[in-house]
Amino acid sequence: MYRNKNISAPVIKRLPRYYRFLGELQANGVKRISSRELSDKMGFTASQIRQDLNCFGGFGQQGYGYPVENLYNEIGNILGINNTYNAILIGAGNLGKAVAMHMSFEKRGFRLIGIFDNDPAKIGTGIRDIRISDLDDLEEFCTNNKTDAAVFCVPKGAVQRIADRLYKLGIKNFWNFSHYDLSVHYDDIIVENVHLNDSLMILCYKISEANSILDDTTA
Amino acid sequence: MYRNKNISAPVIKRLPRYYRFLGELQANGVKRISSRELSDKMGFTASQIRQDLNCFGGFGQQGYGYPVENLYNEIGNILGINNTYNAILIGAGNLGKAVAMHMSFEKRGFRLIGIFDNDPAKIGTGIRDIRISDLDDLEEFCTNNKTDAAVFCVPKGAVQRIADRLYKLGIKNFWNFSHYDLSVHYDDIIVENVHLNDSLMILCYKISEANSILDDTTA
DNA sequence: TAGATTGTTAATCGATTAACAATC
DNA sequence: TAGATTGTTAATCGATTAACAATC
Repeated sequence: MYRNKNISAPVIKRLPRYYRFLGELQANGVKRISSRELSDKMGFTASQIRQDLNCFGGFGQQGYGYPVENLYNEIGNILGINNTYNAILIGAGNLGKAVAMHMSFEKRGFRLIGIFDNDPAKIGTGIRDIRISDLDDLEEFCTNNKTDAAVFCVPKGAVQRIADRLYKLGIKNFWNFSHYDLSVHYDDIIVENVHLNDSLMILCYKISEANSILDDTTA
Repeated sequence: MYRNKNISAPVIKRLPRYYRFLGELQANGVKRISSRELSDKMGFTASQIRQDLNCFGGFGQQGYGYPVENLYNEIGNILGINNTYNAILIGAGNLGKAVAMHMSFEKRGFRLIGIFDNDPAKIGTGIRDIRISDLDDLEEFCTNNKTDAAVFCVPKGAVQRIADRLYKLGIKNFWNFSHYDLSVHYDDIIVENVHLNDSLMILCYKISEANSILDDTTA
């Protein structure tokens, strides 16, 4: 119903933020909120909030505002968090472990059903209640277990070969923590990247920029 | 020299990607590259690449292209990765541990000089060669050790109080992995957010959207 | 020189903001 | 009803793309 228009990327990126703030409001017992109030809390303009929400239909009511619970649930539906996409994690190193332990996949439309590594010391051990399997068993596992998405927590050099294997298995949705640019190599896949190195460098830039502005002032 | 113009956020976000690709080219012994070739590799338009690079001055040469090594180094300088900003990590849970173990802070303009947690079982143990300190000793540590930035790997509820303490200590640069919106609460701070939950939800949206388009086709 | 490719201006495209009529 | 606030159109702003003169 609300998917008929093509929603632009900037709007989509803001949706989780709306979801987060509305969830908080609901937890605090707030029943309704105006775009103006939400603007104050979130730092988006009221106009943008109204535009954004209207991409998906008229959730609000003139003179009243938006019903918090309803809007919260609707945005959850739009994001698709009521799905249960089966995901596997590739790489049980520090980062992979942290992702497996730390993320509530179930609250975000996913279920983690398998973890793979090629380190014999890790294979057979478990994270949470999930056994770490041999990467060699990837094909067998994915054939026997419907697998919708893969999470990449392996070094850059290992990605391409594994991605090829997954692609052959028909798995084309990726949450990519590696620094390998999947989308450059396949064009009918869905990728969401988490480039931690890039993020840290951007912080470095921002700090350096702020300092250099200060330097200019004193010069 | 190259900081006199105000560089727009979209350009800054692309810089680490340029840096990554140019580093690879250099590693492969490539000496020069045209915006056209870079466009093919990176997926940006050649026009955009020329515009971006020109924000910082004329690195290229007509009829020749861009010298890879020089451009790589220059973008590194622009990003500020030759700095050594002292960073502390707040929170030594799964995510904090992974960030401490996994990230090459030194290659990105930072040095990790301290880790803090309030869990007695963790205090005194170490990650890499860094001792985990009691969160209570934060003020003492930061007074004795110049601290430029803090990495937040603690649950949402714990952030505000710690952020206040850091702010009082004059620490206003944050790499924020928590779901607490720092920038809403302080306006003279620098924050780079890594919202993993948001990222996972966006992947969920993309998958759901792709599926619903398929559904529409069959309907 | 001729060919190639940048630097840079102009044109287009898209996203954000402003304004206001519709309406609860 | 009057006040408030949405839904939505129009205006502005900014980013991307196209084009081409400058120049190596």
